[in-house]
Parts: sequence; structure tokens; C-alpha cells
Amino acid sequence: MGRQPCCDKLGVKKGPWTAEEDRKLVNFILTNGQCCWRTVPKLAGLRRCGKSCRLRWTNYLRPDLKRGLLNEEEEKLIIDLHARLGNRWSKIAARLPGRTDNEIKNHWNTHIKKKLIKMGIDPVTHEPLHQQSISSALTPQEMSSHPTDCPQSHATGQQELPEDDSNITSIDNFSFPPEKMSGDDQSQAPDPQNDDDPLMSYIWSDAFLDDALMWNFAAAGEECSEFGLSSSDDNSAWLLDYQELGDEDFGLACSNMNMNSLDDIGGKYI
DNA sequence: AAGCCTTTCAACCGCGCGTCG
DNA sequence: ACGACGCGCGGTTGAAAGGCT
Repeated sequence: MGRQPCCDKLGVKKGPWTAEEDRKLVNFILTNGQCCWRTVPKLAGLRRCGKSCRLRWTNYLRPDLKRGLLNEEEEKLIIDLHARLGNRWSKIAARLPGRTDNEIKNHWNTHIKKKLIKMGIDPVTHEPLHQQSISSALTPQEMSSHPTDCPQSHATGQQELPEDDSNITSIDNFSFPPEKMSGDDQSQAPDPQNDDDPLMSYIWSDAFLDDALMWNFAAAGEECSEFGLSSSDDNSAWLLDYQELGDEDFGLACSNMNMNSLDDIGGKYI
């Protein structure tokens, strides 16, 4: 017997979410918390798959999300974490407060990957690219958009920045110790405890994750005017109404979400 | 101005894993 | 031990926006 579909395909809406659907989902979760996603659409009055609801919430509607482009520090961190973890985007996202795996994955594929290739670094292995592998690492479109991006010296293992490095300032200072750049990232991941970089040691520590949770909400509080996208985004402008939420609503939502110590943090939202 | 091409990113799909009865 | 179920993850798709000719 085959696997049961995650939702009844008939009558389930697909495609972009409307403001009304967003509103229903947010209202439901803030009132009831994140519970069984399979039942959320029915209880929230949505003609959506539970999976779709979860994705919409985690990738777009969650109030603790940061908005806007990733900054240089975040990019560096992603590159470093990718060198250790590979394409385990959720693990990487867990180390970047307010960022989602989907967002990081997209950013990697559209920005960072190209930057690394432009720098002559294989985005998969994080090793210097050889001339022939540069072409295989790039799609035909990427090749055409970077026709002269292949430094000649990479076959020697020497990294040579392009003469015009104005486009790579965000990652121009990062470097990987040789032991971090070889082989399968999972099996050969270095011992975090031995990491020389204090920042990375901290990021790899359990304490980081504890702090990250706090940062999520602190960041959301500081940037609460951003989490609903720009005010020009008519489709989501209503999200700004989050700021109008009362203590009671927020407290309930947080307690249902099993977040710790949010009574204090929650005040930053409001 | 119009059509085509490229880029971006929200959303979907299928699979694997953990949990529970 | 086994199967059903729900969730989360990573890869992929496709619509929209922006850029180019």
C-alpha cells in the first residue's frame, strides 16, 4: 500500500498565499500555537495542505524572522558552516537567528555559490577549483554571465582574487584552514572544540543555540517594523498589525509555542 | 515600446526519520 | 518488530520582477 498523501488533493489550494489566508493562519497560530500541522488548515478555515501552512509560517509569517538581505557576517558564517555541514540548510539556519533554511538555501544558490566560483572556490567541496571543474560547476547561464571569471592559477591550488574584487567584498577575507576544506564535510568535520576561531567555537557551542533563541526575539523586537515586509508590500502590509497585538495574545502564543522566557522578551514586540 | 532573457525567491514535491500503537 | 503517521528536510519548479537588446 502506498504512502498516504499528506493532504487531500481535492479542494486543496496551491500557489501564492493571499493576505486573507496569511491572516487566518497567523491568527490561528497566535491563538492556538503550533500544534498538529495536519489539522491546522481545517481548524483555521484554510483550504491548504498542512504542510503548506507549516512552510508558510516557518518561512514567511513567523514573527521572529529577520527581513532583508543577509549581511556580510551572515554570509561568511553560511560559507563556513556550509564547509562543515554541506547542504544541511536547516542546521545552518539554526545557527543564524531569524533566518530560514529556505532563505539560506536560496541565497546560497543565487549569490554565494556564484561568488565562490568567481573566487575560484568549488562551492561543493570548498576547495580551489581547477580550470576544468569551473565549467562543470557553473550552469550554461552562469558561465555566460561570468565569461572571464576563471583565474588561471587555480590549478596550482593558489587562490587568486580577481583583479576587480569590488564584487566580493563580503567574503574577501574569509579563509578555510586546509583541514576544513577537504573531503566529505560530514565525515571529516573538524572537532568544534578544537576550532581556533573563538567566534566559530562559540557558534558551535550549545550556548550559542540558547542565545540564538533570545536573539530571535530581540531581533524581531528591534526590527518589528520589518517583519511584515516593506510597507509597500500590500499583500503583507497587514502583518504590521502584529505590533498592535496585546500582551494577552502574545503571551498565549508564546506559551503554546513552548518558547522559554518569553514573558519578558514578548514585550519587545508590542 | 516591446519582446526576450536572466535572476530571484516563494512554494511545492518527494523522501527520510522519529514516534507511537 | 512492524506499520502508520506526522514532521522536517533538501531539491526543484515556476511566477514575477528586472535587465537587456
